[in-house]
Order: sequence, then C-alpha cells, then structure tokens
Amino acid sequence: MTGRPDFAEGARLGVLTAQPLDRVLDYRAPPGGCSVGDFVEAPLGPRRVLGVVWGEGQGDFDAAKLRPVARVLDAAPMRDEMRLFLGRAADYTLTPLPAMLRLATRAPGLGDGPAMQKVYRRGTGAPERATAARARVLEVLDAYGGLAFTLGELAAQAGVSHSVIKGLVKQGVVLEEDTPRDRPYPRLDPARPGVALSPDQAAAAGRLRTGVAAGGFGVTLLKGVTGSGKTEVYLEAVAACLRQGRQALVLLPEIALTAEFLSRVEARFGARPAEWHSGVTLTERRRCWRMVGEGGAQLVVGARSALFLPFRDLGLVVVDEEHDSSYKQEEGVFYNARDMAVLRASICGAQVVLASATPSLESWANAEAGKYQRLDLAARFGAAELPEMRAIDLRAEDLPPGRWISPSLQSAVAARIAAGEQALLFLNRRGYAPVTVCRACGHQIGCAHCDARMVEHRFLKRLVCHQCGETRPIPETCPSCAVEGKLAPVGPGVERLAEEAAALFPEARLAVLSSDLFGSARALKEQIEAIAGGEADLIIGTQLVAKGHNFPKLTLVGAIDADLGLQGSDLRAAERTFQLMRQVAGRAGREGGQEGLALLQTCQPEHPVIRAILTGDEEGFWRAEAAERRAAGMPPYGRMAGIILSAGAAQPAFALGTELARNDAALRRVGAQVFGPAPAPIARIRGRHRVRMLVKADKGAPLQAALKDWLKGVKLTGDMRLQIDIDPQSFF
DNA sequence: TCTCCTGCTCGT
DNA sequence: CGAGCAGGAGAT
Repeated sequence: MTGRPDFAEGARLGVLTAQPLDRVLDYRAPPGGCSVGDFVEAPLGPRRVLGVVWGEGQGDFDAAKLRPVARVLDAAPMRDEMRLFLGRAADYTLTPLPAMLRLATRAPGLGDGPAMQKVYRRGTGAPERATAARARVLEVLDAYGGLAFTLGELAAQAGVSHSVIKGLVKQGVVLEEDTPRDRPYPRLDPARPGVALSPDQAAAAGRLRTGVAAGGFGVTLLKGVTGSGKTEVYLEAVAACLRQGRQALVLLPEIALTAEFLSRVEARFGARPAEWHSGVTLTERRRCWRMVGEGGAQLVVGARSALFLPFRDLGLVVVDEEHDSSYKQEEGVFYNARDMAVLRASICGAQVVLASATPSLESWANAEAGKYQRLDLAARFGAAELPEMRAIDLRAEDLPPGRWISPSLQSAVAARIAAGEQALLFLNRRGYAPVTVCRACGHQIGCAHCDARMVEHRFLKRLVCHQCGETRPIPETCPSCAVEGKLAPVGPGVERLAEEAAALFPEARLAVLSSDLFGSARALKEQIEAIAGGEADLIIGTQLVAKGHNFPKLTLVGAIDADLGLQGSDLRAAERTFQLMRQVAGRAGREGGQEGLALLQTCQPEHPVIRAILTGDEEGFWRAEAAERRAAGMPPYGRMAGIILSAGAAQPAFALGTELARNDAALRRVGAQVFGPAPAPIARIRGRHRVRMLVKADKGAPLQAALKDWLKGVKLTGDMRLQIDIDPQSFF
C-alpha cells in the first residue's frame, strides 16, 4: 500500500462480500488501515469471508457491535472502474451485487500470500565429472541465455531426471533460486511484421488502429465471411493497443478455438498471451488473474468470464463470432458477454470490435442506427463471398425411412471424393438417435429428472440427457411395458449419419467431429489438424464444424436438415438458422477448378429463411427480420425480460406466476405487459419444475426499475426460486 | 432420553 | 453461502 490509507485503524467502512446479503456490511479498519478497493478477509458469523472495501460505512449499525476486518489480502486492489462496472452490470441484469462480485473474484488462491517456487539457472564453472546428462542440462541453460526454468521444465527439456539437476546444484554449476510463482507473461512484440494484408484488410485495419489510437470508447462491427481474414485485421487493432501500453482482451465463444488462435498470436507477436477459460489449470488461472491485475499480462484470450478479470488498463475488447449464443450465460448470473463487453469498455474508455460473418440482429441494427462503426471485409483473392447454394427438396427425393442422405446429395459427395476433394455433411445433433421408442407400446425413453428425451450415444454405449447430462446404459427391455428387444432408435444424430455414410461410401476415409467424441481440447485440435491436412475425405460434423476451422480441401457442404432450427416457436429461429446455415456453407471453398457448393436438404424450400439463405441476400434478410421485429415490438426494437420460476413441484410455481401476472400494476405504469405463466420449453430440469413469464416493454421504457418495483414484495417460500433474464435469448 | 435429519435464520 | 440451531421422528 502506498500513501495514507483511506481508513485509519478502527474507522468505519463498508465491505461488500460475495455472500448473498444484498447489502454492504460495516466493519472497522484493521491495524495499518485500509483503502477503498482493497481485497479483505472479514469475519462473518463464525466464518471468515472474502470481501472488497466498497466505501464509507452505512453508519446504521451499532458501533459497539462492529467487528474489525481480519486482514488486507496481498492482491492488487479492485479499481474504481471495476467497481463501477460491477455495479452497472448488477443494475442492468438485476443481479444482486454479491453475485456479480463473485464473478470478479473467481481467482484461485486469492487469499494466499505470494507463493514462491524454485527455479534453476546457469551458475559458474563446469561440473566435476562431465557426464552426457549433465552436459545436456548445461546446453539447455546456455541455449536460453540466462533464462530460469522450473525443475520439471528443465528436466524435460534436457531429457534428464530431476536428480541430475539437483547434483549440479550441489556443485554450484546450476543455481537454485526462489521466485514468485506468478511470473509475468512473455512480452508480446507488436513491432513484429504481420502477414501481408489485402487492400481491403489493410483499410479495415487502418480504421481500427485509428480508433484504438484515439483512445476513447467506441464500437466497431467487423463483418466478413469465413476466409476474409477477420483475425488478421483485429490482431492489428490488438497491436495498436499494445503499442500504447494498454491491455487487450479477445473473447472466443468456444474453448476449442483457442489453440488455433494462440498459435496465430504467437506468429504475430512472438509469444503466447494469457489464457482464461474453464480448461486452464488452477495455477495458470491464478497467474493470469494476478498478472492481469499487476500488468504482467498484455493480452488475454478467453471465454466470456474473462470480462471480469481485473485489468489495469483495458484498451480493447474483441468479441469474435459476436452472434454466438454461447456468449449468453443462462445459469446463475444471466448476462450477455457481448453486451457486458460494451458496458465495460464504455466505462474504461476502450474500443470494442465485434467480429462476425453473420452478425446478430442487435449489432446489425446498432450499426444501421449509426451507434457502431461498421467495416465490411470482402473475401480475399476476389473469390465469391459464399459458395453456390442449392436446395435439395426432400419431398421430391426417394428417401427410404431411416436414411437421411438423399440420392442427389449422395452423387454430389461421390463426385467430390472421386476428384480428391473433401466433403462435409452437417447435422446439428449429437449422438446416434435423438429418440428411442418402444415398438411394442410406443413409449419414448425420457430423463427421470427432466422433460427431455434421452439421446442414444452409441459411441458411449449410453443414453444421455442433453439437459442435465444424466446417462444410463441402453436398456434391452422397455422400461414402460417390459417387452424385450423392441426398442428402436428414431431420427438421426451424427453417429448414425456416419454409419449411413460409411455404408454409402465404403472407400472414403471418414472423420466425425462432435464435441462429445473427444476427451480433450488437444485431441480435438489434433483431429482438426489432421482433417485440414487432408487425412479424411468425408467429414461428418455438428455445430462444432461451423465455428472457424479452416479446411482448405473442402469444396462441398451438405446440410442434412436445414429445417431443424426453424422448428419451435422461437423468434430468433430464423436468425439462428440463417447464421448457422451460412456459416456452414462458408466452409466450402474453391479448390483447383471446382467451385464450392453447398446443398441444403429441406422440406420447405419456399420458406422465406431458406430462400434468403439460398439467394444470399444478407442485407435483405436482415432488413426483413428487422421490419418484422419492429412491427412486433420485439428486440432490438423493444425490450424484454424473462422471469423463470422454479420449484420441486409445478403447482406452486404456477400459482406464484399467476399471482404475479395479476398484480402487474407496476409494469402497466410503464406500458409493459406480462405474458404467461407458461411451462418453460423444458418444463423440468434436474428435477425442478420451471415456469416462464415474459415481460415486454417499449424500447425507451425503464424496464429494470419497473421489474424491481413489481417483484419487490415477493416472498419466496420453500424451494421456490425466481430468476430474471434481461434480454432473453429465447423468448418462450 | 438420545441422535440424526431437515429446514430456517442470521451474518456488521 | 454456510454454520448453527430448533424441533421433530425414530431408536433405545
């Protein structure tokens, strides 16, 4: 701590803890005092909890009963900017502040002191007896000129056992030193030359650089199809940010994409950035959190939760694939990382780059309204923006039951494989079959805890509930009528599609890409690299393949069921299908003389969304969607909030919902309407019954305030839970 | 009368 | 969130 603390020992101050207390508690400052933003350990009942000094005490608690803060933690204090961000995010999402704070303190070992670790570097002199192993150790140390290694790293690099190094330490040839465990990340060098940019890319990069250099808040929608080089462009914005000495954050929707991205960063800046997502070890997470706060990390690549890292000076946030639905967290705290990125950037004066080939309607509309700058990248080398797209009308195809590859698609695939190119069959359904039905009684096997059918996964030899993850062996007899051997799979999943493809194309080398078929991100990455290297002729994949992997030899994409996303009453179904189908189609490039081709199997080729996909009239599609949403007062031209009531029994949840709907004066006062209660799309998850309500308001209405007012008197008894979902992803 | 379990209340 | 406790059910 430098200078005089805000609170001298014994002074009254307010501490926000991550406990669900819904208010700041007063404490006394510890010996040595403390300051606003300090991470502290505070006594709470019989426990000690983590908290942050939030400001002056409330003063309404008996001074005689005040307890002193136990200690100030050894961590960079939370910055004003972060406290402001958490407060605004809490207000916007109607999340209690403690829950918001929890997102920002998900750092392993925050309470620990600065842990030390032993590192080894070159000492002086030569070993007494120069064995081959000893020579290798010294060779490694000399090769990296003065750099220190951990014992494990050095042993692995030199190919020797730990004891060889310990032996050298005894002789003083190698030095053993203590160093803080959380070392800064290697410096990234923005001065290194990037790859050559096309004129289009260079122009876009120039605009982004100018924005970053200007140093204030601003949002840019960077739109470009697959292969247009969006990544190279926004890496130039990162370079500009690093040159200014500010920090940058790149959000990716999927952990599987980080490995490839890290390599590109290394190629551009000469070192790897910090990484933050659920797949990173606790030690690395701790290092990342601390180094971000202390300035030892210039660039972080991460999942949505990286938005809550304690950046000292964040100058740029890139949200890659900004339309991706995985940016929306719908568990615990409901928030959209894309929107929170904009909020955080607006507070700390940073630039935001929203990158996508198929932007969300929200971002498209913001660009249209002039709130966001929009940069369009054309495909490189003058190639067509997208491959030729055609529908295969399944009603006109002779497709026997239990088969999903139409004769037209089959012959197209055969032709491409014969030409030595790759083809991709896309089906957005994991597993073997989505439904298992008993041919004797008609019973469909469902999950015991959810209102969902269990999906057969032959690879795992189990039935899996895609809602709660529950699995069970595939039964021989029907659980309903006990008849044996009558259970049959109904409908296709990728595993079943692979089976059909193997029968149709016996000579083709098949690769199946589905997230559940890989034990680790590494295994998946290896498979993707093998495919890109040409080690497969036919790829069968789920949603996973739509996201940003590049397969140069792929020239044909077949969408097995283009109608899949259009089912159900989801208002965003059209938008999502449009995005997904265009992204999948974008995988098909041109190779040699062959044009890329995308074939969409559909039962409704005249459907407006399918037609828009086929004609490729993107702006037309968005304008039509926008007009429809505007007419219906739907987002982004209106505001919505979802209310989810859940309990062990359905009846009390419905009763509460009905009562709330009846007492809607607070909502009507601002012109908002409430719909429901209705059973949620999956009415039961993990044994809890879920009821949904929807609140709709005009764009300018004070929705949050009205909701607060509406719900303030609600007493939640028993196991009843109420969650608010501002800007819900799915509307019903 | 003892023990285990569940459900609730409180925290500065 | 989670510790601690009240009060009920059953065991002894």
